[in-house]
Amino acid sequence: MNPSPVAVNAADTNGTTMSQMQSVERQLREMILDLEIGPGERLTERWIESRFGASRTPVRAALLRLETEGLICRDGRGWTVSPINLAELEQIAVYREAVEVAAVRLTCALSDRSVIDDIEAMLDSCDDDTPREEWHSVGMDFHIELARLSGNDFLFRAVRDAMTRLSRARWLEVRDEAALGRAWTEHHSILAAVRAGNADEAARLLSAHIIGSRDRLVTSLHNDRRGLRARGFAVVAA
Amino acid sequence: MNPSPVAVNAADTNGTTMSQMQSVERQLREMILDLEIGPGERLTERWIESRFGASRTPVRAALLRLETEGLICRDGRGWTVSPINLAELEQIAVYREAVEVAAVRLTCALSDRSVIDDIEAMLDSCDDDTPREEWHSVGMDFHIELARLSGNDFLFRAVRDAMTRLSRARWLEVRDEAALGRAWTEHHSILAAVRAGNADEAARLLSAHIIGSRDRLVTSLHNDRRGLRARGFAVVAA
DNA sequence: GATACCAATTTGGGATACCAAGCTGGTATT
DNA sequence: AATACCAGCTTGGTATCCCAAATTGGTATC
Repeated sequence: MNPSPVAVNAADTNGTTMSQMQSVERQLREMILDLEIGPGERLTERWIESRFGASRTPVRAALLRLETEGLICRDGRGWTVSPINLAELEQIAVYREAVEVAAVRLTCALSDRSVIDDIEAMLDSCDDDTPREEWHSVGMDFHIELARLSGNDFLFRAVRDAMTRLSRARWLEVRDEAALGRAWTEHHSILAAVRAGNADEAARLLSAHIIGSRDRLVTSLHNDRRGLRARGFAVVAA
Repeated sequence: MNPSPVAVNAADTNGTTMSQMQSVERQLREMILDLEIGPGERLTERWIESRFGASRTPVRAALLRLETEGLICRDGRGWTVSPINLAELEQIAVYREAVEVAAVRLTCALSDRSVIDDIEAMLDSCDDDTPREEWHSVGMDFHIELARLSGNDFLFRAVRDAMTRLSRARWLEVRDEAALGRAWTEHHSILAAVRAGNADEAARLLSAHIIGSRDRLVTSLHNDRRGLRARGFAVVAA
């Protein structure tokens, strides 16, 4: 499969070298998150092998990693891209609420609030000309970066992993332009409260934002689950 | 290494069969949690291979899993049993507080409280004759089972994983008999509040318990870190 | 005695060969 | 026509082999 005796180091878009293991993991994750491989589709190790030109060792490492991220799951003897699970989405929102609120309270207690400017700039980089995919990704990063400011690695990773699990479902919802704008406004409100050091207000707004987003997301996916299934996406009811 | 053409299924203490992958993972995790391999010790894949009579494929799968659990970490090109990290212990406590309080609030809202009896029975199975290791393990399981009752899988797994990360440090503290009894009392108080459906009280008690435990643990390990290092355990300062 | 350098060994990353279990398609029997 | 059954193929699990890089230990040089 790799006739050259010289090890081939895969390269990402920035040109930095990485091991095959990391390369396969990253590429496969991207395909799953971008819905190039639909929820519910079967995966075989051999297919991934030939698709990415790697042997089974890095492929299996990538599969094990992605399994712990919840993006794929064992299906008897094989592998399946995790279905969109409405019950899971509801539970994740509760989990997010717990960890994000804890994180934002820590962040409000910080003395140095200049770092908040970076997040605000990120939000403001979106305007009417910005493609929706960008709005989507910035909306995710807002939550992740806000959690990072807490300084607590466990809260940060919890938020990041939760957003990873949510991102496919949110991607399906990108059609709703009004929801994107609404989230943008709420993000700004939350940030204002954080900047003011008002932890209770920030917590209240963030909590309402997360639960509100969940309700809209679950309703939207519930109503559209026929259409999603027609596109070949496995959707598990709540 | 395995001369028989018949696949050898490893068996746990209950006699249930499992793959080599699961077997190696379980046995290695147990050795690490029981401090049979000390924090900071180097691990080589070849050593694990010969130690458990498995080949490298299941060994590498186990290592990847244990890495995501935080029990081992990459050390340049090799593997190391994660050191006891005081800063990490402090952060985990904050994380635990967030998720456990959220979980116990959900549990308080449950209509069926009979399941609480099972947890109470677990606590009461410890008496003066019970070995300290058992107290230690019951104390961990209390938090895990309480989180399970919430019905939220993400909160549950978060608590379980946090307790796994904490368990080696808590094990070092088992010497302190007073702390074990104190925890037992506090666990009972929390359970009483849950049984009464008093979410605010349960949350308050649980929060105080977690933070109090953290402070005692960190103080204890900080004072004893010389002794721990003398025993060959890597301890990273806060 | 300290240091720079080189060879041998070790080690993790990757590739491949093999196996058993399970699935698939077809066939034979009723 | 329906069903039981079997051969062959697919696939994940495991073992083993190879390689490049890094570590190590010793040696020669200053």
